[in-house]
Amino acid sequence: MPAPRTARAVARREITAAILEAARAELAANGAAALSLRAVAREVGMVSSAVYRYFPSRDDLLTALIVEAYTALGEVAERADAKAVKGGAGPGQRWLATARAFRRWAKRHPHEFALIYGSPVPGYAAPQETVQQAARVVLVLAGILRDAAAAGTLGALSRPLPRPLASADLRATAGITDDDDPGDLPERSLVLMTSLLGATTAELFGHLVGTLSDVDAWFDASVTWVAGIAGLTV
Amino acid sequence: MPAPRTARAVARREITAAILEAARAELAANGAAALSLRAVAREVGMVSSAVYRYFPSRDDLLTALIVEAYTALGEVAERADAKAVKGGAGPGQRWLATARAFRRWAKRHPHEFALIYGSPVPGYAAPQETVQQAARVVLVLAGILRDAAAAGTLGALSRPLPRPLASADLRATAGITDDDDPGDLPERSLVLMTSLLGATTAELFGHLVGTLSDVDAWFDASVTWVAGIAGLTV
DNA sequence: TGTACATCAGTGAACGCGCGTTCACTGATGTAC
DNA sequence: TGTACATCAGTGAACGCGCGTTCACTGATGTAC
Repeated sequence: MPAPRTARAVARREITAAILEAARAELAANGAAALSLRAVAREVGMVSSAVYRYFPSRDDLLTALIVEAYTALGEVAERADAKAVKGGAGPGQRWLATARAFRRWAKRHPHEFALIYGSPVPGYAAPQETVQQAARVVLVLAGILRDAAAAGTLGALSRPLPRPLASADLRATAGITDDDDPGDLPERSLVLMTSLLGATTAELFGHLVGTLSDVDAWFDASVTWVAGIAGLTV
Repeated sequence: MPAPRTARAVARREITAAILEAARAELAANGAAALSLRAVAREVGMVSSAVYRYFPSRDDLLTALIVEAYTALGEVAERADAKAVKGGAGPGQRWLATARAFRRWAKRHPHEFALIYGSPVPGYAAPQETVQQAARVVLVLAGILRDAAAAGTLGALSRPLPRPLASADLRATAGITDDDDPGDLPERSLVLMTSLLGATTAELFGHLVGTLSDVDAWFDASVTWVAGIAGLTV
């Protein structure tokens, strides 16, 4: 993003940011369903039609928020893993740290989480733009498994895969080569990802209400158990 | 439900059923967000205000659909498990059969699935009425684990729980007694449940698009791996 | 069996609301000469 | 440095839409005597 020179460009950047911030606030307060262009415009203090100078439609505004949410969560996961690595943690501890950070972010941003991992918004098709950011969390998990494999500490599966199931696309994106792959790293990454998603979704969407006396401890236990199926030792 | 005697009572039953069916169709076609009393009334062929003779508000109609969805899914899970039992399947196979049935139902009823396991509807609080039906699936899973424990085939956990985390409520509902419980059956049941939920959610909400060449096979592998962490052998 | 009254189902109009989006406009900012 | 024109941001009014819910009403069904 080149530094804006003219007054107009400066204003455009600032107002775009103000609109996004208002939208973020609206989303955090009332959820995606209640997010309307008019409400955002009201909060920014401009007339609703003026927003169209910045976002061509409500869907584009929504897309921007989705990308923001994926980006924020991706960064959180990457930072948590990097910090664990810096602290000398092994793959199992890295997975635990990443999973905890994922959950923490989700609990702090429930509406953002629901926006990206909840029910698809009807009539809304995620543009390619979001896919790249959406992949970041699972790439962190794949990286952990890759490192474990490279270090030779990755356990065998209770039952091996009959054949590779991941698309070439995923293997390439995850940077998995024949060298460090026992043949099922992408599949293991996805199991970690979906288990993490399931535990977090269940908690946030209210499916654990009344079932557990200590959700924190259960989450940790769950993540630890799940580590085992991917061959990680916590 | 006593047999209706008067013409009025007969009509009331039939029309209530017709409204629910129209609502179900509307939900299946366009999702919960698009489900409006007026649309339902239109489909049934009556004026919108007439629906108020049957459901006091839109939320009550929504609640009825939620209960229906939980009930349908609960029945599907129970039937799948019962059928596996009848076929002489052990706990591991019963879990696999139940998980597959869960996924199949979800894929056939994506909007119903999203209604109960997707983003919470803002401003809507699930009444007690739904809770009982909602518990059925996890109770099936708990039952499988209970039988495995009773048969002595339940494996030990890679890492035991530090202390029980389930509420007394859950233990009681799941019919788990000190006899057949190694001390962590409810917690294991919830891990099965959330993993299953995560895999299904990820697939249905589009988070696996482009990552797998064969989602069916991956789901089976995932479920099989997850079985191991709960101590089941598939 | 017949009559008088009470209950209920469905109608049609209306209320007030908020939404996304368009459009002609005014005035400020930027640019080319 | 100054002028003439082009670009852009924001305004305010309007369009058409669908929503949940209320209300007074008509006519049919049910019930008590």
